[in-house]
Amino acid sequence: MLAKSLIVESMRLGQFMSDEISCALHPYGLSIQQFNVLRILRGCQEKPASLQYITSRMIHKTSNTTRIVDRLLEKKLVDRKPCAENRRMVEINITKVGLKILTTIDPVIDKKENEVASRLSEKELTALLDNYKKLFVTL
Amino acid sequence: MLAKSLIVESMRLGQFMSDEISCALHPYGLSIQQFNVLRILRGCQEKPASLQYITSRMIHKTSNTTRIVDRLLEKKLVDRKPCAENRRMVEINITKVGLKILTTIDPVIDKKENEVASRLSEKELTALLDNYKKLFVTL
DNA sequence: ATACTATATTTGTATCTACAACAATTGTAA
DNA sequence: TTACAATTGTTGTAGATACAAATATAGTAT
Repeated sequence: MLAKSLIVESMRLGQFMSDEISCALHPYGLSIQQFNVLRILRGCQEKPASLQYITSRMIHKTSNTTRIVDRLLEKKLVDRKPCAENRRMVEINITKVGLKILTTIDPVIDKKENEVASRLSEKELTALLDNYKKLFVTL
Repeated sequence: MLAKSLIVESMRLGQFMSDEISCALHPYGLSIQQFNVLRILRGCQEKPASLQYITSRMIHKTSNTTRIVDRLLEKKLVDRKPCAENRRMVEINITKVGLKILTTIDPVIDKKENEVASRLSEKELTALLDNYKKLFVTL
């Protein structure tokens, strides 16, 4: 039964990938979630991000973004201030220190990504990502 | 760059699969890790399992098996007793209640597995699992 | 026997996930 | 305006991950 292994093997692979990244981030004192939030913030430097915007981009939709941002604040990698137009919202920005640490980490992650992807041919990689899309369909 | 999406998409898929199972287990009050430990224990009923054996079979190798087993003990789904031959070890067995709850859950998980796998053809599924194996190579 | 090393598990701590409840603000409708 | 619902974040709690240190037992070498 191939069906029986699909879910568990997909989980194993996800965990394996997550471990690869976590390991690469370890020297920089960042968790994978903190790193993701930083990259999301870098991706929208023009306009500040709300917590809800960050959450929508995260892998774990039920993560508690408030507390992940709390830890980035302690490290002074992000800024947080109330939004003037809508006082329910907060505006979060990446700091210069935050950008700098990302710049340092970028090549490490790129290398890891290429290393992992190189285990498949271009064709296999395309087919794999294509199959991912089919599996993702939510009913 | 396809390489760049491989890691993050693999993580997303793993999370998606994990959510599917967690959701199915929710009515039974079991976490996915507790469920995994129960299934590992069912798989070796003939001889009791040590904590280290259970850990070696788990998806998250750094899980704290002691504390997951603690929770299964509270629910009386497993037994734990010191091993007479080697007093460093503990012997863990699934109880009848544990076996019964697994029997109840089995069809739910089977259904979910088939439902997810049905989104791919037999051929695609084989290719996917084959590519997983290639990616898993640890250097 | 003593010391040293390895094995097996437990305990501790910080972070995170998952889920629910709460609080504050905003929007809407009577 | 007042009441009610929706939106946005924060806080609380249980369980789990990740990593390190501590404890206890077993095996080995001198």
